[in-house]
Amino acid sequence: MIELEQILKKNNVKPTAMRLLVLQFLLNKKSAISLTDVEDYFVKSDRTTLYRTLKTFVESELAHKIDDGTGITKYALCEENCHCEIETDLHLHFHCKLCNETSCLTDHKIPNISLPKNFIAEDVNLVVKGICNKCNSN
Amino acid sequence: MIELEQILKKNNVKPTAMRLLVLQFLLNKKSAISLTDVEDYFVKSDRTTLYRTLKTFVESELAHKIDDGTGITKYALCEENCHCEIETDLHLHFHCKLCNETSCLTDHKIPNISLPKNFIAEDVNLVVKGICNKCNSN
DNA sequence: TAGTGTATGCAATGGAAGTGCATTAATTTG
DNA sequence: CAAATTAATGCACTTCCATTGCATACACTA
Repeated sequence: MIELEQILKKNNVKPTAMRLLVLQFLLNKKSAISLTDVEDYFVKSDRTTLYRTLKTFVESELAHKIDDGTGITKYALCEENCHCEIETDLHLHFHCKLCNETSCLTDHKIPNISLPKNFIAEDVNLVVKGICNKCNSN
Repeated sequence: MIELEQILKKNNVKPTAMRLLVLQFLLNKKSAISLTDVEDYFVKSDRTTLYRTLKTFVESELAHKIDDGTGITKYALCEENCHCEIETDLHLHFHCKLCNETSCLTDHKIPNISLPKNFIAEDVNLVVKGICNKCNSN
């Protein structure tokens, strides 16, 4: 529990009850989660609060936003010391068409991308869709 | 004009007036366009018809859908003989934060991606965000 | 020409993201 | 410690886009 507080404080986020709970929830999830996922879990809480909690996490580089192409924004905790830098931190995301889960393949960093002259890259999003290992083995 | 018809017929799409016009519009655009873009251009036409026209184009592999992370679906014509295959056809998309335009970098195919064991890739989406060459030179 | 299938237009729905404002909690300051 | 300021939460509401249902119009075929 105290660890959770440390994580928040380290990123300059005040450890409110709600934030601790959401952080815990995120930590327990292996795959990326949507606002609705969080909402369904914390039935008593207000959607807006959860929305803003996630937003806060993203802004303080505790979590990152994932656009997996489903149209529903997903969130996942960043790795330790992540600053969402293109070269070092960004990894690819995998969306499984069967189980509908989106996961971070943190070991698979975004390959180096060469752009045409005068283009400046500030952010890269790489999503692979298909069938994940779990669904494939069934 | 006749060429437009040929394009449609080649992909088994009946060349209605609306479709010819939308196809023309797409041909003239260098960057990807949204449904709203088309709607704004063809003021007299109904949004649904345009929506379905684009949908038809995508289904018949005449155009591809682009999720550039803005939350607004974009469309762009496929290249000649494109079948949206991962290895050969998929290219990266660039979204400029300044001019807000999304463009196909068709010369930049998606780099080969190695996935963990038992993962099957069926589709890949690679979007780079930043500043495009036009905006960068101003 | 009648009939069938496809395309179009209108209306309405649904889902998600986001905002404004009032209320409550927490923190700072006199 | 109390007052005052700031931040977090909860509720209501708005906006925007994607999508669907159904009725009408058009086009092609027998």
